[in-house]
Amino acid sequence: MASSKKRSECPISTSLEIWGDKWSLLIIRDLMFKKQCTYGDFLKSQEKIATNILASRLLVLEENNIIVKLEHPESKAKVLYQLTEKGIELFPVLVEISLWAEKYYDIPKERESLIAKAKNNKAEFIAKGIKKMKEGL
Amino acid sequence: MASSKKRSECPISTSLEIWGDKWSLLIIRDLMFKKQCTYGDFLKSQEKIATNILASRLLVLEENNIIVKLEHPESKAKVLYQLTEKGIELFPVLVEISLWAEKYYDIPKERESLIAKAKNNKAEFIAKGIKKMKEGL
DNA sequence: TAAATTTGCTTGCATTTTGCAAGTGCAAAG
DNA sequence: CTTTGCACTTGCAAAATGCAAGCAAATTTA
Repeated sequence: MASSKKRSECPISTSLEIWGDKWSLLIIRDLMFKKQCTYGDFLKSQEKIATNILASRLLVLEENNIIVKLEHPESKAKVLYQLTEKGIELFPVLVEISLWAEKYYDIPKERESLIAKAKNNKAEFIAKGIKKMKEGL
Repeated sequence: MASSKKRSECPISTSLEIWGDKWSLLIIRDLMFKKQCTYGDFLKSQEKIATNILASRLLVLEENNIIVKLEHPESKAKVLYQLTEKGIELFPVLVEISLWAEKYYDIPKERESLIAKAKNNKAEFIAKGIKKMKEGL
């Protein structure tokens, strides 16, 4: 369950060892779009992550200080997951991935305007996005 | 061996289905640093990818037009792998990953000056990097 | 207040992917 | 014409994934 020794000191390798799989960045994506999510919210996402995988990924992200668990204001039965600053700082990575995908694949119409904004002034789009997310901390 | 149906239309999900694993971006990283690599070159990388995994990842990257195989000018026994334009366009993603990692982890000294350049003027660093790589196409 | 439901997981198990070691076939060098 | 190098492939054990069911605590409903 604990992370084993690093493959190398390469920053890309280090990063991939934490969130380099098919699911982690989707969890982070959900948190960027929705700010706060319950366990059930993640399960509702289109990609249909299996519940045990979700639990294991949330644990790894939490262990690596990318997300935190907060108590839900309305109910003790619910849990809120939120990005930390370290998680928020992954925003530029997700933006670049989106822009790459937009060049080579079809993008859902609902996402187009956002991508257009990001393309139009990338630096500002990223700075504003991060700023807004950090206000919620 | 062929890719199954997409989980969703989300550009991030689409991207992760191609190269969202612990190895693919390291292959792409090697090609960005070294422009061209033989099969053996990849195996020599610090992270020690298993040879069967390497073969399977190279195939997926090739099928998705991110890399191409070229014949080696000196020998038919060797193969050269090279990034396509689509692969080169992943450079911004790798830069952002590196910059994120640099904020939260120790970076090898040899990589520091490059990261410093990227931080200093990100847009220019990326543009120049892409331009240079595209000259080799 | 007892029963039913919701929520956040855990467990068991079959399938798939990974990792390691050894092997294979073709090309080139000795 | 035999040995070495290179690009993979194969076999198998171990780990990760995916699916369905289960479960305890909290909350809602009756």
